[in-house]
Amino acid sequence: MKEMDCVSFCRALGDETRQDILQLLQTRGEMRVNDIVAAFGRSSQPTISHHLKVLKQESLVTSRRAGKEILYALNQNNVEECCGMLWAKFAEGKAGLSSPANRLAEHGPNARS
Amino acid sequence: MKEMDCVSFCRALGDETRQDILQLLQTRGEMRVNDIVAAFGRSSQPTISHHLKVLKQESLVTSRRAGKEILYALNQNNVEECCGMLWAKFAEGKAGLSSPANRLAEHGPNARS
DNA sequence: CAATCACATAGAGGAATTTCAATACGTCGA
DNA sequence: TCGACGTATTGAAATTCCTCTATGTGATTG
Repeated sequence: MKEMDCVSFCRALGDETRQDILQLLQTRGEMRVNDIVAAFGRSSQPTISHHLKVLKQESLVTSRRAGKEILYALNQNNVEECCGMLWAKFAEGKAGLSSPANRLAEHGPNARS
Repeated sequence: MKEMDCVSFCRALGDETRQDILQLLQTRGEMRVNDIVAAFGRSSQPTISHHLKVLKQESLVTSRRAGKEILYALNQNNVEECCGMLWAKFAEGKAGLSSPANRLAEHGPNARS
């Protein structure tokens, strides 16, 4: 399961196409490479394949062979763990002012806008 | 307050020196540029200045003039908001399996290891 | 005002990244 | 086994990024 590194995680997310791939896999579930390519239309198959490789190196996606095809899926657990790592690194500075849970409520994902 | 973009936020964090600067500012609070340079020892002053510019463009740090010096500080609110944005984008996929709050408890910042 | 201090900006070299066309590899069906 | 299909890899061009030295800018001091 690859050692986790905030920097390389962010680097992997620092590309629009890769973020779009992750989001696509999140909403559609397991997908074939060609279907991902088709869903974008803007990038060649080798380009998508390269991005998938980067994402896989960070364990953000998984892949399995199914006959001729290879199916990619979001590695939800690891994605969430990495996001949590980021949060832990940069958002738990002023402990005592508010608990992490409180800060999540204030600025986090389920904050009431 | 700059429009927020997951990709450029991650790109800003996709560099070790920049992550180190943020962490330094988090633990030490407001700092002069030269003190940041000194704290690293490994990077030139213009290099640090460049990274600070990148971080400021993403509103991850603030700066104010104090005489000859310029003081940089972590923009805690925005950092947390961006982390929350990331979480919201990639960690709230399978709604229904567990609530966002539950997933935070399972994999999030304050998860028991 | 001149010198100095603290920092920003300009410019350049080199490394890394993104992307594509071409090609190689692995699998299945005939 | 041969051809076709789906995907990975290679190699190269274009762009972006990181870092440095050199220099510019703004503020203080003498």
